[in-house]
This record gives sequence, structure tokens and C-alpha cells, in this order.
Amino acid sequence: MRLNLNKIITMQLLKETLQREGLRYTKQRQEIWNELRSSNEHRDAEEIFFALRKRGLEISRATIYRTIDVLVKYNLIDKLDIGDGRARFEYNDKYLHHDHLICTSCGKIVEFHNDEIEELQKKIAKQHNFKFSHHSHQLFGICEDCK
Amino acid sequence: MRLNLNKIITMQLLKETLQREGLRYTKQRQEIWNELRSSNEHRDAEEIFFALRKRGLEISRATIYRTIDVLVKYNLIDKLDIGDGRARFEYNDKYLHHDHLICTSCGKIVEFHNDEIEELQKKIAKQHNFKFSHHSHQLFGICEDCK
DNA sequence: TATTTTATTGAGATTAAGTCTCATTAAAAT
DNA sequence: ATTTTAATGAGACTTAATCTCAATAAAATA
Ligand SMILES: [Mn+2]
Ligand SMILES: [Mn+2]
Ligand SMILES: [Zn+2]
Ligand SMILES: [Zn+2]
Repeated sequence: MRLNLNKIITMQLLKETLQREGLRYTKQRQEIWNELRSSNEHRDAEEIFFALRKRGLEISRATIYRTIDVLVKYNLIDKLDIGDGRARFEYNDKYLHHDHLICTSCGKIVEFHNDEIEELQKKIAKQHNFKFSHHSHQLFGICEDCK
Repeated sequence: MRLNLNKIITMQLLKETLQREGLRYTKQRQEIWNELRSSNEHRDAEEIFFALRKRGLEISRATIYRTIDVLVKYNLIDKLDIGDGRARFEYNDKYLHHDHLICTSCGKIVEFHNDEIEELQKKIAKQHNFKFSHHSHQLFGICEDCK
């Protein structure tokens, strides 16, 4: 019940965003968005491709990449670089922004949020007369299990 | 005089680092290190390759990439991602660490340092029982000239 | 609803950053 | 001076991501 309502709301968000931008609300874009919004993982393009294949969907890699670009552009998903040579993506929850702490040994990803850092970033951009748009912040180390 | 002394000291640092690690102090490694330590730019592998070519040095791209890996591994240079699909590198001044503020319009790079953020990062890693090793922090926005 | 318009898709070719192979070279140890 | 072996050079290879273009399907229009 709750999940279903959540899905309806987020699908509506996709539809409205695409309409506002004069883009089409296609089957493929719905499927990719649904895959990312309902997952807690940090997925790369290939993983999204196989997740959809597994669910019996015919889709091209080119469409995955193109759709990801659209979703990132309109802030529906975030791109992140954990240093493994592939871009990863996750649902962008506007009300719960977070950055990442990554274990360089096992790849574990821990999410963190720090209001002080968020504010300091804005302050730094302002000091240099930049109109701040976004940031990329990753901490690397060895996790408890790997120590 | 001062620059020359600075060069002697940093070349010595390379030599000692390589010897300590049982690696050879080769002509190519000296040239790549010298190129990076004497520049204020944020160079990618191809730019280093052409800078050395211009100075009449015969060197292979494979050696550029391999040497960069060694220099990053032993913290003589830092790797940075400004979001253009190529890894960039710069001299690592242990006494003057900095992160980057990048203009998404013209590509201008402004360096900044913030002690509070540096401390908060250590604190966050500690809270999650990580042995903190390094971080990657970029701010993106539109610079004064591009606004 | 049927027709028209045009953005999007699929399949595979292409690009390009980075890695790998292996014969040759040159540090550095003896 | 000789030996040992790590490093280099040249180019093949890998792979994430982009591009091309004919076919398809949203959505606008009749
Ligand atoms: Mn996350
Ligand atoms: Mn810098
Ligand atoms: Zn770990
Ligand atoms: Zn600018």
C-alpha cells in the first residue's frame, strides 16, 4: 500500500518533469527510473541493463546511457564516482541529501550527511564569487570489517 | 637559485621514495616527476606526454600511465576528477593541501583549503569506524566571469 | 479514432582513456 | 665488466561511453 503510493508519486514526478521539458514519457524511461528509485544500491549502467533484462525487458544499452543523462540533468538521480572507473547512480532524495564513505578494501559504501560541511561548501563558493550548483564528496578508508 | 634548490630537494624526494620501495630511479620517472612538480596546472596523461615530447624527450604513453600510478601510490602527486572524463594530476604539497572549485561553464579551477572541513571528514570516518586514508572533494558552480 | 509529426529507440559501429604483452633496454647489484 | 632483473616502447587490446541512422512509438492534430 505505502510502497505503491510512493511509486505512483515518483512516477508522476518523472512524467511531470519530462512534460515540463518537452520530453516524452516513454516505457523505457519509466522502467529505468523505477529501477533506480526502488533500489538502495549504487548502480552502474551495466547493472541497470541486466536488472531490466532479468525482468524480461528488451532495452538497449544506448537507451540506458541516454536516459541516465536525462535523469541526472533534471536532478531525479545523482551520479557518483567511487573510484572503480564506472559512473554509478542512485535516486536523488531532495529531502535527505548524503555523501559517501567508501572502503578501499571491500568496496562497502556508507552514506553520511553533515550539515556543517554542506554550509561550509556554500560559504566557500560564495567567497570565490561562484554560483554554487553541486558538489562531489567522497571519503576513502578501511572499514571495520577489513581492518 | 631558489628554484634550483627546490628542484634538487624534490628530485631527492623521488629518488629516496623509489629506493625505499625497491624501485628504479629512471630517466623517464625523473622527467615526469619534474614536469608535474614544476607546473601549477592540473594535467592529464596526454598533456604530460606532449609536454615531454615538446622538450624533445622520447617517451611512451604506457610509461606515462605507469609512472603516474607509482607517483600517486607513494603520494608524490594527487589525482583529481574535474568531471571531463580524464584523470588529472598535480604535485602533492604535503604542507599545503587543497581541494577544488570548478566552473562548469569555462572549466576554471580555483583551489581552496578549509580546516574545518578537513577535521569534520576525519570525525565522520571515525564515527563509522573507518581508518581514514584520503578524500575527493570538488565543488561545482559558475564563476564570476561566466555569470 | 485515424493520421501526421517528430522525439526516441535499438543494434551495432566508433571513440578514447587506460591497460596489457612481450621483446628490448638500462638501472643497479655483484 | 658482467650479471640480474625491473622498466621501457610500440602497439594490440579492453571497455565505458558515445554516435549513427533506419525503424518505432509518443503525442499532437485532424
Ligand atoms: Mn548513496
Ligand atoms: Mn590543485
Ligand atoms: Zn571494507
Ligand atoms: Zn567560468
